[in-house]
Amino acid sequence: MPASTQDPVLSRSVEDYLKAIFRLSNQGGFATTSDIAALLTLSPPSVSGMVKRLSEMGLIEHVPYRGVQLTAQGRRAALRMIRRHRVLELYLTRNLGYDWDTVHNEAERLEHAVSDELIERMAAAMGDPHYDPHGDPIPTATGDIEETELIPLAEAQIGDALELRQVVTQDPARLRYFAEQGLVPGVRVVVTDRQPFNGPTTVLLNASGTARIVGQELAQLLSCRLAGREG
Amino acid sequence: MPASTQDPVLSRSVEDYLKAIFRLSNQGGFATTSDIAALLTLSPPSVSGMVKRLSEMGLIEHVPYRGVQLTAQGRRAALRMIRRHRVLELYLTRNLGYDWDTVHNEAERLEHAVSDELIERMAAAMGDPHYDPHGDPIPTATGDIEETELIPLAEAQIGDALELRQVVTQDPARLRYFAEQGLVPGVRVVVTDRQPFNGPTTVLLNASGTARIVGQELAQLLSCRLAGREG
DNA sequence: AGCTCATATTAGTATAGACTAACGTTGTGT
DNA sequence: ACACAACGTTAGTCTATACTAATATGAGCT
Repeated sequence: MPASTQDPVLSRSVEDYLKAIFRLSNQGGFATTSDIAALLTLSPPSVSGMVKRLSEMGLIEHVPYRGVQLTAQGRRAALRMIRRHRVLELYLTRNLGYDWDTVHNEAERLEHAVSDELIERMAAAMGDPHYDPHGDPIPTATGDIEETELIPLAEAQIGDALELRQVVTQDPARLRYFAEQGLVPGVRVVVTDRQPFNGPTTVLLNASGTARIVGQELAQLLSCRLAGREG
Repeated sequence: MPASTQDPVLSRSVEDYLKAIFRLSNQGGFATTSDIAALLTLSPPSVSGMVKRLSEMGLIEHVPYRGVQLTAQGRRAALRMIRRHRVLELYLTRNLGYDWDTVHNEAERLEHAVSDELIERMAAAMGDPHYDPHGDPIPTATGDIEETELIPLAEAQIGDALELRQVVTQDPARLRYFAEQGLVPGVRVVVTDRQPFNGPTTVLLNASGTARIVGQELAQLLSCRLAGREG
């Protein structure tokens, strides 16, 4: 890759905006000003200002009063940050004794400071892993990311055989609770019961054969791959 | 330690200024505006401006037209940065395959982003080491730093038995050369010759018994502990 | 269709930290 | 003792990024 193709160095703020926009417009839609503001805890006018700059830099497309979407260049930059974040989370967890509920903040700061070289060294030292501690896929160095069809446990049906893939929260208390319950990425379960009116879901852990009752709120946070459906 | 005693969070720039001032006023003197400017590659007026802010923050004492010195608080902050830098250099060298000539820049960026917790985890993982890859002493978490009487190889006398302790440069080319020559911290040598008029110094490596001829410029960069003097 | 409210944008301001140009200070050499 | 070079500081400006207050837009309800 010639040096002239190199993306410019971006500021911390810009990197954070791009990550936020990626998350918010993931399903192909627009990220709105107020959603970005809420995610980054900034005022909407601050976001409007930055949106203007990002769009002048060619990192996003802005449709006034509608929202923004990443350009190819913006998406590349966002995926680079996500790779950094997830590689860091995994490295800190595996090699420096961090728990999956405390590692997020550390990675959040480091992702802006590490060099690409360090990230690649860390990834190589771990055998180029594909998932972070929360089960989120790690984008490749070339900017590709795995997209899997996942369903929240809360929407699975009784009889479904599932592999738990992602835990979609950064809240330390919830993460600790999931860990205690053995509800971590990679675990296989079968849905044995669901109470009506957004009631709890009961699953059987394949490994131990023990049952877990998961309330509606938490069951929304557990993204699963459907491995088999009864009937 | 009560939370009220906690030092405030400092900006990247402030941290860099404090490190620079520490280095320049190490022997108890003043750091001058232009020395700071040269070290950080900034203009002297920028330094004057920051000096004002740092002194209002209580981090330095400023004597106009003389220079600045760190206060106890400023010194604490500077030593914290130096600890971070050196722990990072050693960790990256030992655990992620960095060479001692490339590790400086990476540590320079990371030192502003890592948490105290991460530094202590890294230090613990390495068995709380006392020296970085260049032989520089690592300050303790409580802000103490070892001060040893060292002499440059260029000032040693013929017959002196020396332990090479520090390599005082960050220049990758020089560092690589020293490594090739086996002139790294911990090595023991005896001075066997010195040519006049700032000529080269010849040393015998104790381990291998081989000789090395070191020019005046490089001999200035090798700080040694005097282990024995002949006669 | 029109009104209203949520949301977005513009206008104007603040702060940190950098710069250049202009002005002070100091110490050294004659 | 004084002049001047070298160094330090002040004055004024710029950029990135945030803010609040004021204004514009558009979508849904009647």
